[in-house]
Amino acid sequence: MNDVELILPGEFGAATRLSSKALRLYAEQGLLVPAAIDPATGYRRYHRDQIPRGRLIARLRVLGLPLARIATLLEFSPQARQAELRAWLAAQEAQLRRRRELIEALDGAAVPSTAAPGLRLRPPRKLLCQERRVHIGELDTFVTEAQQRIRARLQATGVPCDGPALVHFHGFVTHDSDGPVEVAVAFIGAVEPVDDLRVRLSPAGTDVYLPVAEADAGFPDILHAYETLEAWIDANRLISLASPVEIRPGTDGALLDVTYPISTIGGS
Amino acid sequence: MNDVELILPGEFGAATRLSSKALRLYAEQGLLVPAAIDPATGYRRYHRDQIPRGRLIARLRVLGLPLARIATLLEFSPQARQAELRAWLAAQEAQLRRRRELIEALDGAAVPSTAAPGLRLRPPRKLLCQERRVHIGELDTFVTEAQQRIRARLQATGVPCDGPALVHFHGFVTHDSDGPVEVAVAFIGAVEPVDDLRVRLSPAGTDVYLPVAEADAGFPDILHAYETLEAWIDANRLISLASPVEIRPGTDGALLDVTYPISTIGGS
DNA sequence: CTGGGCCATTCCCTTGGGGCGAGGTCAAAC
DNA sequence: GTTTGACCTCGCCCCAAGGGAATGGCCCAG
Repeated sequence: MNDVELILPGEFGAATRLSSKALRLYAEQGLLVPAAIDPATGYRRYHRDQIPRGRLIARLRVLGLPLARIATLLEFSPQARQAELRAWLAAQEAQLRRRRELIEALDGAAVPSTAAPGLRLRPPRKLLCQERRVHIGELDTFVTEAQQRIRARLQATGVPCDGPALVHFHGFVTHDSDGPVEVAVAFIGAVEPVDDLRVRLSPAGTDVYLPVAEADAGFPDILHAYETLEAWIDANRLISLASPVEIRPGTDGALLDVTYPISTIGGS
Repeated sequence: MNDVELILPGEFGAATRLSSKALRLYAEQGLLVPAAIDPATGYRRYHRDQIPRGRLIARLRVLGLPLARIATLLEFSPQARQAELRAWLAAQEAQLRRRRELIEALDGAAVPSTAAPGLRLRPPRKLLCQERRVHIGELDTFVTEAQQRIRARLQATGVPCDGPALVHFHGFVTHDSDGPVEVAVAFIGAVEPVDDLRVRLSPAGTDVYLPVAEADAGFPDILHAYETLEAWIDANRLISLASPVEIRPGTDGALLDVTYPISTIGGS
């Protein structure tokens, strides 16, 4: 009576609320392998005992989990699985909070920007830098530690190391996307690169800068500063040449200046 | 100096944080059409004034909005746009709440099911039915109104119409997926179908049923009842032949019975 | 005049299936 | 024995929102 226990995809799908197309996919991915496949006809037959597994997969799919994640979750005990799902849910909630912040910061019309952007010349400099891709959670510690390493290296070389720290955001750093971030300190003299500290030149140019007080420097408030700066650049028909740099400390006692290098030839 | 104002995708992308691939896509979709396209080379040139629009698109994409939605949002005023986004965010939050409920209901081990499932015979009947795809928000009103229409029709035909109402869930009805739902009342005699009310036969068979008290009949608590019933069917090695039916009122004063038609031949 | 940096087009890849068409299987009905 | 209808298979094309690679054109500077 072995055959009695084996059912076709239609019936199995009715019991698990999975389409036969989905079942085929799960079979290919190894998520839910039919108990038997007729070698002559290719008919897939599922064992009745596989129904709970199929049903669980269907529930997890309803949650929006990708199949790869489901595959690992299926190996867990029910308790561990639920714990994982709760953690995943917490991450989803965090993402939603970030989205709310981004929406509120979207058309920052009522932003009392404490200071107006200004233009200033940037001299050519040599920088000692460290670059890494970081998520926003690691950003603060990375900036702090990289700065310490850089200043220590400068000090060890006998070069003054009291200049401001430059944090160069080559890519977007948000909660869900890491970006290459470069921490640098300008110096005068000769320093050999070591380990992951490298030396590069920063050409002369013009920067737009906006001081940001400590109260406005957190995430996502800092986005208002970027928005103000970008709007100002646009309004003055300037071109931002590269990604922004945060300079710590900023002017006039500000915690930092947000700056963009701009082109002075295109705007005239 | 017209050319000075027109920039290539690389520079435009640097200003808006959009890849040139994304820019091409948006141009095709009409979201962000270049100010000029060189007919000889195909080079796309953007006007500097398009940067704010591009930047807005980038921000909305970060939120995860589909391009079609962004296209409509772009037509709105900033205030209306933000209002739309807040509404969208509220919907996201509601979805997350539903997910939390589904996760908590996932391995419902500690469910104090008030009653145990039972088996009963279902006689062959004629049903007057109305079927429609509904989302869960419309479910209650649809069931109420369809029941009223059906009973009114039966009464108009001079046929007793005091039998229980059957709510047949052909597909899953959750917050995010509508499903075909059929409301039916059994009758004896002859009734002509009218409008969207149709007559069909329900064959005899065996049902598994589980009475659900009013306190457990809400969403998502009702899922526990389904889970209990499905687990019981599995444990007894039965086959559920079709989708579940809720019968109102249920047995022993319950608000409703959740029932599944099952096969009596496969399980023996 | 040549190299390097942009730019264009085209094709294939991703996730999780839905939809369609051609054709094979199976069981019951005629 | 045959036909019918339900079910099954496989295979191809489709969705969003691009990423990546290959190939070839454009343009500027040395």
